Parts: sequence; C-alpha cells; structure tokens
Amino acid sequence: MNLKQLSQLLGLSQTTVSRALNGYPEVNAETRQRVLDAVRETGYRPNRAAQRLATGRAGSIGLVMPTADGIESDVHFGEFLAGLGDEAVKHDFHFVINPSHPEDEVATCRRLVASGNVDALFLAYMREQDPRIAMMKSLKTPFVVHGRSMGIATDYPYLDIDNTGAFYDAARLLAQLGHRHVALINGPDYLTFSKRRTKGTVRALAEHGLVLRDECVSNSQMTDEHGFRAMERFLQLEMPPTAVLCSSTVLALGAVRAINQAGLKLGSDISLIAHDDVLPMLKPENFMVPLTTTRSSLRAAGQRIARRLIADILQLETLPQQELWKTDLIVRASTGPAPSGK
Amino acid sequence: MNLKQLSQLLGLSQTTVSRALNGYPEVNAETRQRVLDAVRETGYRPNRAAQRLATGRAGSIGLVMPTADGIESDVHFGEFLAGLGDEAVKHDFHFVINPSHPEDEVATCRRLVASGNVDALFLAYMREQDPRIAMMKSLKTPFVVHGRSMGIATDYPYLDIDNTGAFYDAARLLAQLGHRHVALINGPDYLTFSKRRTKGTVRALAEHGLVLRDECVSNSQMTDEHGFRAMERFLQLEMPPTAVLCSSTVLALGAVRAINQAGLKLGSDISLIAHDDVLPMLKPENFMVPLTTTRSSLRAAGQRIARRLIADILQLETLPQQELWKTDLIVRASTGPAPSGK
DNA sequence: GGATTTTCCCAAAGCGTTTTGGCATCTAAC
DNA sequence: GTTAGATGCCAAAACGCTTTGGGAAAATCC
Repeated sequence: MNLKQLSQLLGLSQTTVSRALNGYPEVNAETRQRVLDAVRETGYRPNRAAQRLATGRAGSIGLVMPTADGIESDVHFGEFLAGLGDEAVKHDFHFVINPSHPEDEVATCRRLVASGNVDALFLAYMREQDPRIAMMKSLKTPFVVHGRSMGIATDYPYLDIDNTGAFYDAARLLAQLGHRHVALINGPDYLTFSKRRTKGTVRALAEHGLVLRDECVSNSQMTDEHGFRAMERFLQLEMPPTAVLCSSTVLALGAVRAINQAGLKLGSDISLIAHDDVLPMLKPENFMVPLTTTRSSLRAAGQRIARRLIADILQLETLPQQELWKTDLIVRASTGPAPSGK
Repeated sequence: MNLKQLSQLLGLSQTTVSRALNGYPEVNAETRQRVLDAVRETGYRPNRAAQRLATGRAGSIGLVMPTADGIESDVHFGEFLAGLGDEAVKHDFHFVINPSHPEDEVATCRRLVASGNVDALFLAYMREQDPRIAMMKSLKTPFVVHGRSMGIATDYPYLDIDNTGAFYDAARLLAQLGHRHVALINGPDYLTFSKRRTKGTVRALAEHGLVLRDECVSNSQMTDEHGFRAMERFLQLEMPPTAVLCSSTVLALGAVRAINQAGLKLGSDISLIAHDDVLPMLKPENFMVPLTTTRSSLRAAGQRIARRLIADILQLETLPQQELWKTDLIVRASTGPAPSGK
C-alpha cells in the first residue's frame, strides 16, 4: 500500500493525501479525517526511504560504535544508549548504529553522513586533537560531542561533565582526610576523560604538597578484572596507597575485591572514591561498604544529547551548544581518615 | 556530488557509472577504472536513501530496544549488540534501533518493517505466546528470534540456548552434592528464558525427590541490587537454602555480597551456580570465590544472528533456521557438598 | 454585482539511485 | 561479404514520497 494507491482509493490526489498526513493547513478538516480513517484501516505507512529522498531528512541519529575483536563491549555504552532512546522515542526518531574499527572512525563518520542516512551525528570516545571534530565542522550535518577533545579549539557543540573538577574534589577530600599516598584506577589513557581525571587528581594533590606517583596510576578498559588487577598491584608496592580513586563503579568492584582479599577494611584501612555513572546494575550504595562517589548520570547525558540533536534538526528550540555538567560528590562509608602511622 | 554530476564529469551516462560501481560485467575494464579513480578523487558516495528506494534493499538490520522510565538499561543488551556489530561491520551493514515502550513492541516492529528502513528484523525478550512472531511470519521480511516463545508452534527462525538444560544440569549437580534446599534468583517472570530455567531446575530437583519452594524463587530484572535483596530474603527464611542458582553473574554479584554479609562461606556454607553470558566486565573466575557457571557467550550469539540475517538478505549461504545451543557447566569453587546437619 | 480574497484541491516536477530495453560498433563465423 | 553474436554504452522509466505553482469554486468585501 503506497501513497498512490491510497489516494486512488480515496479519490484524492497524492498531494492532498500527503498534506493531510503531514498536518498542512490547506486541507479540509473533513477530508483530513477521511484520510486518517483510511490510513488506520489500510495500515498505510509512508516509505521512509522515499520520504527521506524527498525531504532530505531521515528521522535518525547516527552513531559509530567502536568494535573489534579485542575490544570489549562497554557497559557504559548501553546505558548511554538507553538515555538517547528515552528522548528519541518521543519524536519518533531512531538510531543508525554503524559499527567500526576504532582506527577507522573518521572514515566511518564521513561515510555515515554522506550516505544521507542520518540527520545528525553523535560523537563519543573523544581523543586528544580528535580529527573527527574538524571533519564534522566542515560538513553541515549537526553533531554533538559527548565529552571534549583536547589541544584544539573548543568551538564545537559538546556536552561534557567536569571530569577535572570531579576528580579534583575527590582527591582534595582524600588529602583533607590526611591521606598522603593516593592511587588512581583510570580508563584508557588515550581518551580525554581519563586525562582530565588524572589532571584533576594531580592538581588537588599538589595543593596539599602531594604527588601522584607513576606506579600508583593504572589505565585500562573499565572492567571488573582490570580494577582487581590494578588494586592488587598497588597493594604490593613498597609504599602502598591508603586511598584510591576509580573511574567507574565497575572498576571499583574489582578494586574492592582486591582490598577484601588482602584483608584490609574499606573505609578505615583504605579509602576509595569511585566515579558513578549511575549504572542501574551496579549501585555504589549497595556495596558491602557503600562507596563514596562523584556522580553524574550517563543516562541523563544521553537524554540531553538526543534532545539537543533533535531540537537542532527539527528547529524546535534553541539549546545551549556547550554544556559542562558539574558532578556531585557524595560521601558514604568507603572514605575515612588515613590510618595513623602511615 | 551525486551520480549525475559524476557521470557528467566523466562524460559517461549514469547507467554506465552505476554499473561500473556495482560490478556489472558489461562495462569496459578501462572505463571502470576511470570511474573508480573519479570516485576516489571526488569522494562520491551513493545516497543510501535513493539506493534503497531503487533497490528495495537498505543494508540494515532493525531491532527494537525496550525503553521506558522505569526500565533499566540492560548490560546484556550492550554485549549482544557488540556481537551483532562484529559481524555486521564485515558486510557494511548497520543497525536501525527503534526505541519503544515494551507494551508497544508489536506496533513498533510493524512500523519499522513498513517504513522500508530495514531488510531484516531481530527479535528478543521473548514472552509466552509472543504476538510478534505471528506478525512477522505474515510479512515477508526475514527475521531471527533470539530465544524462543512458548505455547505456540516453533516453526520460526530462532537461535536459543538450552536454558532448560543448563539449569537442569546445574540443579542436578547441586542435588548430587547433597543439597536439599535450593533457591533460584531468576530474571523477569514474563520472559520465556526465565520460565525455562525454572522448569529445568524443578525437573532436576524432582528427579532427586526435591522441590523448589515458592519462597525460594525470585523473579526480577537482572541487577546487582535485586540479587542482593533476593539472597538476603532467602537467608532469613526459617529453612534457608544451602544452594542457589542465579540467572546472571550480575545477580550473583549481589547474592554473593548478601552471603558474605551474613558471614557465610561461599562454597562450603552455601553453594552458588550462576549463568554466565561471558560479560567482559564481570568474569565469574574473578570473584573472590570463583563461581561455578553454566556458560554461553552472548556476544557469540549476536555474531551468529547477524550472520544468519545477512546471509538471508544477501542470499549468501544457507544456514540452519533453528539453533539450540548447549551450555557448558563449568565447576569452580563456589559449589561444594551440602553442609552436614542441614 | 463585480472584484478580491480565501479555501481546498490538483498536476507535475523533483529527490538520486537502479534497471529495462535498445542501439551502435566490433569481432567471429559461414 | 554478409550474418550472428559479443561488447560497451545510453536514454528513459521506475521507486514513493514532498513540494511548487497554479486554479476552480466559494466566501468576503466594497
């Protein structure tokens, strides 16, 4: 059932039917109702490809999903996607997800846009001087970056959380509690959010005359296993840290296990602060010893980005092009004063 | 840059350029090379919407993502998606993800197909007598179901794991170890995989003259928190179980925490077997006490389904339409003989 | 009552591909 | 030396929608 058949059925022109469906004013209310009824009855759905070809709009947001044999799926990606979905469903948008080898992201983005399959692009997993930004700026397709790059002008639309500030706050708290040796279990070192978190940590420690030792830093994918390994390694140091920062509750999961295994008590022998993306599957307040966290909802970020993208495409409202969200520092039982004598 | 412009640039007809690009034989090798060179130089990309309209093929696989305010993002969804991606990227396919309220799935599926935006559909989160199956069978669009429905003929294409068998094996092992009181922390009760797992458990216990008591069963979303709560509840029973089955390592995470908190020793005071979807973020062998599991890779399932779908669309190879994967029962330290005197 | 606007609808021209049906030219065959 | 078949190319017709540029009838105005 296509528009032609439908219009013949109704004894109307394609034009009128199309207008009736798309809410144009120049069509009689009664006629419109007839059309709407016929649609309901026949189950007619406009062919999106044709619609897209005619309007140039696709009703979809593109994203590139990094994938490769070695690359593990990211819990955080799913949570973010759920946020995007919440908002997209309200406007009948969908996503076009293009898997890509991480090395090939620029080309994949370009291809995705050129294909005409998407109205806007969402960019994430930002790196230093990320080439995707310049590429996207040279096109006219709207885009929003989740996170920020580094070392290039920040004159592009983004939504980021204040990673530097979050870890500055967290590290400062630890320093104030008397901790002299702090460790950091961070995300992959090539991603900018990791770099910023390191920076915030270093800055806060420096203000208290402390340093973040190289052997007290771990960079890895954010899985339970990596958290465990890193913590295990830290605890075997000659001068082990008395406090540790984790870039994710998933990392914290492993870290806490290593701490327990070593027979240490979380919150007294050793303190821990994790960044909490508010993953429903893993709540910091439900750990055996509830975790002190820097909190910022990943799902909310997804919702917001979808909203901005859609507003941009549909010209609905003018939203700020650059947003930097502060994080909350929520103190729970996993932090305490540094053990004396250390 | 479109086909028309490109062909004018080359002094050829659109037909010839199109044929050259799509590998048709009736074009001179030299001409083809000229076209290919021009494409490289101009960065021409065919407009997918137009291509779609002309061919009827879209190069994409559709999936409906359940989303709603109360619904939490599912770790398992992300992992599965990664699997799909692995395979899709090889054939330059992408996904069209349509978020939908769970109540509205049938309509969303139908709309997604009717939109002409996808060549095939992937169905998951199967329920009893799931109406989506009949709906899809009435259309000509290829589809594969991940899981199986219940109470209707199984004459549709699916890939499922042997949930009944997995939990039968696991429960039997527990019974053989002398456990008389077994509990089950399962997924949502309206999903068929949960039902099958319950069935397998009940059957194995029955063969040893045991029953699965109602108060020893929990159905919920598979998050850490629900695992914790369920286990906590079980341990407060007058006659607490000495062994527990978990439908996911995520649930097991919470359950183990509750066990520790109660001062019980996993593997001696209480035994636990979890189903392991091989989530990279949470490996059973890395738990403090490594978990005995029934294992089946979710990512592998995603890869396989993508492969089947693509093969179907492109008519590449004939793959079996119905697959039931056995799971591995891997014994680790979290299972042991039932404590005596109970 | 004629002029002007408003209301409602239509035919036809795109949008950028693929595909159909032909038409030359060149080669091989009798 | 004509004929039959390849070979290599093209013009034009889809595909299913939106949008442009009217145009007839009805309503409104002086």
